[in-house]
Amino acid sequence: MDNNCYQFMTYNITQSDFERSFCPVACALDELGDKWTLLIIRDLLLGKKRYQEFLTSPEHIATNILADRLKKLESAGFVTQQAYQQKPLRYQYALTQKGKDLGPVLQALVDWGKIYYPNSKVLSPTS
Amino acid sequence: MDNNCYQFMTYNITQSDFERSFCPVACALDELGDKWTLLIIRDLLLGKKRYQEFLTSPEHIATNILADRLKKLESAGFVTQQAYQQKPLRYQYALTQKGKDLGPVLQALVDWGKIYYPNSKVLSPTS
DNA sequence: ATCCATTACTTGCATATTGCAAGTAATGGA
DNA sequence: TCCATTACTTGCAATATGCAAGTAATGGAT
Repeated sequence: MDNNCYQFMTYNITQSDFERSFCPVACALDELGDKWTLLIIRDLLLGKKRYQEFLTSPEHIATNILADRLKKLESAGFVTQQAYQQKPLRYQYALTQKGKDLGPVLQALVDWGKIYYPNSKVLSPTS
Repeated sequence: MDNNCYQFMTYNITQSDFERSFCPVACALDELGDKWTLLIIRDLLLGKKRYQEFLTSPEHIATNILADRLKKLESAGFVTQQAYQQKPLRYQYALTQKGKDLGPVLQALVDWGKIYYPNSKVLSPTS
């Protein structure tokens, strides 16, 4: 990454900067490709912010997986942590622009899912 | 599933018919939520049909994973197998309508990825 | 006829990820 | 003092992944 040749605002990219390939689909799946991450993004898009709120979603994510994913989502720049109280220090989570911009992807998936899982129901902010 | 009460063209659904929840996003991720499945769909949308063609994609999927995913994609109704020769019997794969209809989802993901992985490159049918 | 290549997988095994349950730290309220 | 709440962490068994090698059925070249 830092190979001592100044190129302001850019740098030489190598294959290793991308996990598997330069394809945007592969890049996206390196960060989002599992059973849980996009469900957390869905919840955030629906307005959920706190740990307990994510736990109450109908898929019942395990607490260790939730903690792991929130950490990874933060370090990948999809969410930010913000303290909502001191004593005890407590954080809530919010989507960055990168995270918010997944809205159309989720919407396309929902549009597709409503056709192929006709008995599925789109979640509202309260479910 | 079959509980002896006739309801032509429909049946009583229960939570267990859906892996984790009734949400179309969760239903979709139950079938597509991993690092490889959508890359195979991408390849099929680009026109790839045969085992060796999938193996030459730049992400270098392992052969056992590819065999497993093709099997799962077939049993989930995303692809069909069709013999392209006898002696030895050899199959190629094609997307069903369910699979083809993921095109807009992939496109939304690519549109997003081109913004957030600006050095990524969209694959052409030959790459 | 023998050898090598190709295609489409399967198998074995070490490592990584997941799911489930339980535990922890720091508080607030009855 | 005791119980509840919030946001996690830890332990561990089960499952999935990655890598290398092996297999079966053929075709083509020497």
